[in-house]
Amino acid sequence: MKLSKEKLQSDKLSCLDNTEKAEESETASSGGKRKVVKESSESPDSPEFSRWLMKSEPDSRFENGIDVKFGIEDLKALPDQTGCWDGVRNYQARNFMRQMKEGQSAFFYHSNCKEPGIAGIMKIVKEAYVDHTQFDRKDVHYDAGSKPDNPKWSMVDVQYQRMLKRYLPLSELKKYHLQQRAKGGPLKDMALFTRARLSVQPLTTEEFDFVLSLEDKEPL
DNA sequence: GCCAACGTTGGC
DNA sequence: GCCAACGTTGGC
Repeated sequence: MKLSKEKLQSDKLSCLDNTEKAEESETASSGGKRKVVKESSESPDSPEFSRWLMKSEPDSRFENGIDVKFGIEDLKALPDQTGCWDGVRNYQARNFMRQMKEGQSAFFYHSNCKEPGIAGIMKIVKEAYVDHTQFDRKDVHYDAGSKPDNPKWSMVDVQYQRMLKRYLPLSELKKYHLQQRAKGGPLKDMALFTRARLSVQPLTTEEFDFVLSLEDKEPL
């Protein structure tokens, strides 16, 4: 996953988005089937999430000669501390992004680094629209199978809010998760552990608030 | 529509 | 660098 600065300008052009297209969604994870369904994201009674966790890599890593590094400091450094979350190429992650509403909060999670964990908080400032990198042959996340008249991939814009008072390592969150999986507690079903490889995940408000409360506690 | 092979993610 | 977990692909 990566965000990038160059993308911001083109955002303005894409205001006449594809609200219609964003309404259709391929089925989440059903093994390659690409069914196109008329939307209501999932099942009509699927829980509505309002908090999120989004993963990105803070360290340099080269994919096809391109550095995919994008940590919270990189987001903070962008104009208006705002960037687009492009490059998501997983249907479940994409569908969660399509459920995001302006103003909602998301944790910025640092993955694939020395100490993975939650670094800070950001806010959704623009709801899902076409991820233009899917059409860019030069881009790491170019998708030859996606056509401009029926784009497959979406992204949202996010704005930096703040760092957590202290970095919350995955290892610590995991201790709480294991503890609470046994005895009960807000993190017992946290997607970070039950859906380990998903790069955009929903959190219940209970999960979100509990994680947030940890920044005022001593490391476990 | 099943499922084995394959590829990727990402913690360790 | 290894490899487990798991999503995706494609043959049947």
